[in-house]
Amino acid sequence: MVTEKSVPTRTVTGRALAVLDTFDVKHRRQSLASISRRADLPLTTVHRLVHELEKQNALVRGSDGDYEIGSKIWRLGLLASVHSDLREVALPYMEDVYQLHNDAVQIAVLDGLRCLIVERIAGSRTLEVMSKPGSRLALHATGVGKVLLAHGDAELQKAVLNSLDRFTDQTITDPGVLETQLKTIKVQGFAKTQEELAEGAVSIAVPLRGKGGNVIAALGVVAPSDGRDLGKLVPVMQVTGAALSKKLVEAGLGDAARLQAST
Amino acid sequence: MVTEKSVPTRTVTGRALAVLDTFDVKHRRQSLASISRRADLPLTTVHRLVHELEKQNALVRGSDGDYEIGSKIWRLGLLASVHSDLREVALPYMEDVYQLHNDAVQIAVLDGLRCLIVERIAGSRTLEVMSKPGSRLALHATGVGKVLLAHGDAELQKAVLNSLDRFTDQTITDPGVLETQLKTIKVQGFAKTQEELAEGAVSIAVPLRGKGGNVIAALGVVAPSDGRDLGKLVPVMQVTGAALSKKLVEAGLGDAARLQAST
DNA sequence: AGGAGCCTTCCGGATAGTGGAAGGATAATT
DNA sequence: AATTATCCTTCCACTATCCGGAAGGCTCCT
Repeated sequence: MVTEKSVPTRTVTGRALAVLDTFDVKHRRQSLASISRRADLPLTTVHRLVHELEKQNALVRGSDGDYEIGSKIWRLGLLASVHSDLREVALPYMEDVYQLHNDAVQIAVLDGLRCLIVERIAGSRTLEVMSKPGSRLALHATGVGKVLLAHGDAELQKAVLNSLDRFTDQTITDPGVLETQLKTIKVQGFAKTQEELAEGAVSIAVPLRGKGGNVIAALGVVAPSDGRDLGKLVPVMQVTGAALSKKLVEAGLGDAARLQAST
Repeated sequence: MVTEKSVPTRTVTGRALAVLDTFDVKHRRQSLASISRRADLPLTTVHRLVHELEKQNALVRGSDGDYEIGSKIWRLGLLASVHSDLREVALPYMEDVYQLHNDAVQIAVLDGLRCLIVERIAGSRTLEVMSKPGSRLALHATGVGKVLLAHGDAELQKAVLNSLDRFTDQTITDPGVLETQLKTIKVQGFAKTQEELAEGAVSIAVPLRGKGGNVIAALGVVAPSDGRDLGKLVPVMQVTGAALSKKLVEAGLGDAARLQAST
């Protein structure tokens, strides 16, 4: 099933995860009351859950009373495939691309109706702060997102095409336009965006394939739109993408299921 | 309370975390049955929990049926203080130390009765594979561990002193000897080990202090015991440690509670 | 002093979790 | 081909565990 909002879970585990889910990059530390509001759960319930989580070190409480993600979650996170397989294999290749023009390089996987930035390399003069590792960006307005979407299944495409948020005046919000673009992307083997997520940023992205040729991730560059023709980078990106894909298969990382998130 | 083994939790949240806790670097992917055995929970119970966790993307199931930590946990983990504060601030300093002699450099925090390796830099010719980020090593046999222990509270010291595992024939297993060593460490401001965790490895470590001078982490070098005198590094380490400590306070990371794990 | 936030503890009620038993699906033995 | 050994899944009646309103105690405002 492809749903964005998680239905108000009736299970304890679900509630506990809902509590954790209230934490994001804009809410790294929160008060009990804040968690309660954001998770839409009664204060008392959150109180109980949070304490349990704290006892197990899934959350930590700072001396000011605010809560934060704890070391247990961090430790566990390092074991995820996105981190220890994909990230580690891909980093050297990303470095190579970065060396070319010092453009920001990023790698992303599908995560529900978003694309999840797994890693990125960026110089000091980098424009967008949006794409940190762990960020989840819109599929239809990013290069890596379009690649993933183009190779996604019909159900996913349908879900995304029906809710095309606008970010800039270049953002594609017409389902028809996007759909034909996706077809082209699939045939040509790369995607590009032109200031569709943020003013002044353009990007190129190519697919990364796992076992059996399934697209499991996407590799992209993001550069300032200063007139330079990013199109020249397409061949490089495609070669790099292919080489990296090969390496990923060798590393036994052909399994899209481990990287993606179909919730 | 300072306990190592978690009591067989009676709460659902506890059980769910117990399931997650069966994953470690040696068990990154597991079958349902394996989880059940390692968590010491009935298969049926695990089955239910695991499915719930999978639905929320805390776990992923590969096409071979094995489970693995999912992207949600990874994403949340990046928000932890150990990662986004400590690690990020410390890395440049660690680089500096590494440049000196290409010795492995590591940074660690207290985690229960162990020290948790937060980050390390290591060259290709590095000896020990034991200390990856996320590893938890013994407090009494590592440089960083001794520093943390020396500055730990009485309760912690007592608990550790009562169970000194042996790793090599140099490992200190006599509580009395260790105790006096800890006092010295606290006074002199650095710790060293000589093949106490692994043959052929020596180390030096210094404390990192947060707000109010509390020791919140430790910075260490590990080198092969090839006759070179690591002692010469002590002043450098102390200066680096002090500079980094200052930076940590500036970065608003004075709060030991957020980094440590007092379970 | 009063108000508005927070966080915490308490407790009876019932919901959601429990785990044994049984069935099915492979894969490795004989 | 039959047997044994794994593993995974579904079912269901019981009750342990979670639920969340209410009440009280903080602290920081105005």
